[in-house]
Amino acid sequence: MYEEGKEAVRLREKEKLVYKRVGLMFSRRWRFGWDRFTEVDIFAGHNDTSAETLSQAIRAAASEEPDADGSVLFGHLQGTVVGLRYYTGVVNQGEMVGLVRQPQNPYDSNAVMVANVYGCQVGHIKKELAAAMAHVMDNNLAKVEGVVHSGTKNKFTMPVMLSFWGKEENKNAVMESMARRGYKLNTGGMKPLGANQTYSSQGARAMSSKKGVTIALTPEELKNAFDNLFEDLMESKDGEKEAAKSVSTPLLPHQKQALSWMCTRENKSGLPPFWEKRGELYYNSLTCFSAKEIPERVCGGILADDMGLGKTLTTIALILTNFRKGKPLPVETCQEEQSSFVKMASKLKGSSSASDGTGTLCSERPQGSVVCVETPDVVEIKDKSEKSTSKGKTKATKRKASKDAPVMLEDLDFAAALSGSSVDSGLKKKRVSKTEPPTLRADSSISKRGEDSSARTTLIICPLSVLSNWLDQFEQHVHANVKLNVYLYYGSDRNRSKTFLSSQDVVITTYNVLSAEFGNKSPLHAINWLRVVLDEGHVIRNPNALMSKAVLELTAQRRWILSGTPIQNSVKDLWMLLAFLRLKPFDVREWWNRVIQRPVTQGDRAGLQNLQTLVKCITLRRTKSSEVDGRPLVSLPKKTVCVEQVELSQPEREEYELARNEGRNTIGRYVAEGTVLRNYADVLAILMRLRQHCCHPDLLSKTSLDLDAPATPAELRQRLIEKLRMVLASGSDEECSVCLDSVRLPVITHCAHVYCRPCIAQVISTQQDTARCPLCRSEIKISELVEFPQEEMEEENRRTNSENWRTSSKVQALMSNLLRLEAKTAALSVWLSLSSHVSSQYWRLHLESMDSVLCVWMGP
DNA sequence: ACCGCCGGGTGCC
DNA sequence: ACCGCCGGGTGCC
Repeated sequence: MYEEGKEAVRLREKEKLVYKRVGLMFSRRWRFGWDRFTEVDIFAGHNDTSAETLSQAIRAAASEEPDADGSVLFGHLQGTVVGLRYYTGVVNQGEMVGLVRQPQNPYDSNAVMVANVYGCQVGHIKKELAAAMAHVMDNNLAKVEGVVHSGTKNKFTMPVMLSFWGKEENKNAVMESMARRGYKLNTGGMKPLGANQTYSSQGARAMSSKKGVTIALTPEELKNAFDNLFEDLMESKDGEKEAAKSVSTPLLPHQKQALSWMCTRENKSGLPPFWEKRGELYYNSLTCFSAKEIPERVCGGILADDMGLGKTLTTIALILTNFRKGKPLPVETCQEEQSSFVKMASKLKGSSSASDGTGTLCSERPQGSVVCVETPDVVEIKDKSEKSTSKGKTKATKRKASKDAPVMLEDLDFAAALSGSSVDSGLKKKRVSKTEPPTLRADSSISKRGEDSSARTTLIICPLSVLSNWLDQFEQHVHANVKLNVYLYYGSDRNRSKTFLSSQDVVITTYNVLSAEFGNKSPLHAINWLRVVLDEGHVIRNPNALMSKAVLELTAQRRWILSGTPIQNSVKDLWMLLAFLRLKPFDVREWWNRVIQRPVTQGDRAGLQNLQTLVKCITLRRTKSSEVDGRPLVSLPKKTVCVEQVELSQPEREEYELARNEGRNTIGRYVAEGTVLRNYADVLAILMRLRQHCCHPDLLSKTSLDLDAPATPAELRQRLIEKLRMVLASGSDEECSVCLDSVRLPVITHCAHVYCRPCIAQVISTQQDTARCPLCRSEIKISELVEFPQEEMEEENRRTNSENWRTSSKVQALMSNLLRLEAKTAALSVWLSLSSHVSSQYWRLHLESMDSVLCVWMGP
């Protein structure tokens, strides 16, 4: 690669030096990606790996920086990039460059590195200027961005137009600091030379950012634009695709469309948004970056359909239909040992607590909401239906296999509940194997394990609350005689073997498990997944959360985000999604901020247009009111509302009257004081309590409603305990906002937010002296966390034990109606069996037809 | 870099 | 000459 001779040796020595310095820098400052930064990479010159590592490092650095929101432009400065000859990074006319401080540079601790969009180093800022910039950058007074307008072909140095952005209050400090070192920022209206016409040009935007060339959107328009960002995508995406035969549920037309779209997104080789081919090069029209290699395309996207449209089913269909090269997952070519539906799954929290957690449920009658049965050996549950719709060959193989395995017939109701179907669906045969399943399939490409072509597994990550739903849906929508290896990666005895996991068809886990594994020899991060699916993907919108980092570090060929609400608050939420999808170059925060977020928040039309284009390319969204070819997407049966008057029983009536008098007195007091309006929230609370009384008296505690401010610490404590009890009992808010799992060891903060004790303790210890509540930013202390008192806990348990459980008139009326309906409609029975899995601790019924939302704590 | 800078060689014209 | 001048070596931070 290099010529022989003195010059070559000298260059090589220099490069080694550079490598050592860069290495030093990375090893000290950045944790991620270091392992891939090897000597080989840097000597490979244009090698992708070094660039990617740099890119990751820049990304890591950028993510530590505060958001670009609210930044104002301080001014411009013409600077010089030097040392071009030592680096491989090249830039185009008008291209954006990144400026990264290198405090560890042994030659100059003020060094400022210049890198292009892909993170390839272009050069350094000349040292005198770097010294001035270092002060500003290190003290976070300003963020400096650069655009190269000319001299891109230069051998040694090139000019760069720098712009300084930061908080208004830092402006003077920055101007003075730069002036002290002899640099005067240009705040005038002179348009820099060579500025691009698009918004992407730093110079052009800088000039027009306040009020100038572009007509900014009004806040109102901006808000509408956000609201419509996803709504405008509903134009029909062409084509329908039939699901593979292994999918037992027929897809609705809109689901076939979604499947078709998803397959296309996974298989097509087109260029990502804003990339175009220019001669031999690929060119990004927003950043002006170009590359020889075809830009890595995004295999995947965001499925943002409204809830209820079948995102889960469509995803299951995708897994079975689009394996490699557009072919279905090879499930029908059975070999002996792997016939039948193999499923390793066990132990959601509820089941383990209900049955003391051992994995040997097969020998006893299952209790609680056990989703699946695990045995140390092998169990078979009989097929739903003896009449096989699949080929005889499959059936025969399957039979043969089942001879070898111990067979166990399970409780009929239980089996039916598992499948989500009604009782009369018959016996189920299930085969669960604890041994490593054979890895070789009929598909020959699997032989080269470790290469891309060997990836076979889809990893599904979801919140705990929908975990069981995925298992149910797999069982429900996949033909019973199809062998599909679905492994639930959850619970303390989960199989962490890489070989085992990567031989599955599907691995399901939770965000919580994923973060827990992250940085801890995580097998999930060591596997090259065929596909990673983030269910309820909007939960990863905070890029600082460990969970988000864990998700970003997964290796996969295809990536999907399922979410009914992809944007929760602002454009900011989108970044995490794009970063997960690896939509270059926006997966690096800086480019996202520069090209999309800041322009959009400043009301720039072109920026918004770019954002819309971006989102449109990767998202499919339909709502229930969407239409396909003039027909509604889904046709639901008409809703019928039946009002049934239910008489309270005598004891219920007495309790109700008690509460009513109490409430009336309180409100009467407010009226007398003339403070009703000021206390209207309390009035509503009283009314709510009365409605709860009507549903079930146990929804309320025996303690009376005391609306005055707590006078003593003891009173505050009692109040908090009461609130904690309400939260736990209501079932509406049992998730811990830190881990997103069901709350374990619940504690309540003085600001009345409920978390798992370990979770919030962790938060407090990392924030040290001034810890703040993740939900409301109030100051919190370990010593002020309030637990549910043990005796009350026992009291609660006693109250909800089956012997002590009391019903209520309304619950009785509801139950009799439900049972009556269940006999009539299969759909309802499905719903019932699903909701029994919704939560391990509480059975929640949300029925609009009742006076208010009725939350019944029924216990296990 | 068709520069600037450094430092060694050199020294009337 | 403790200078000037010349020309080769050299060159990011």
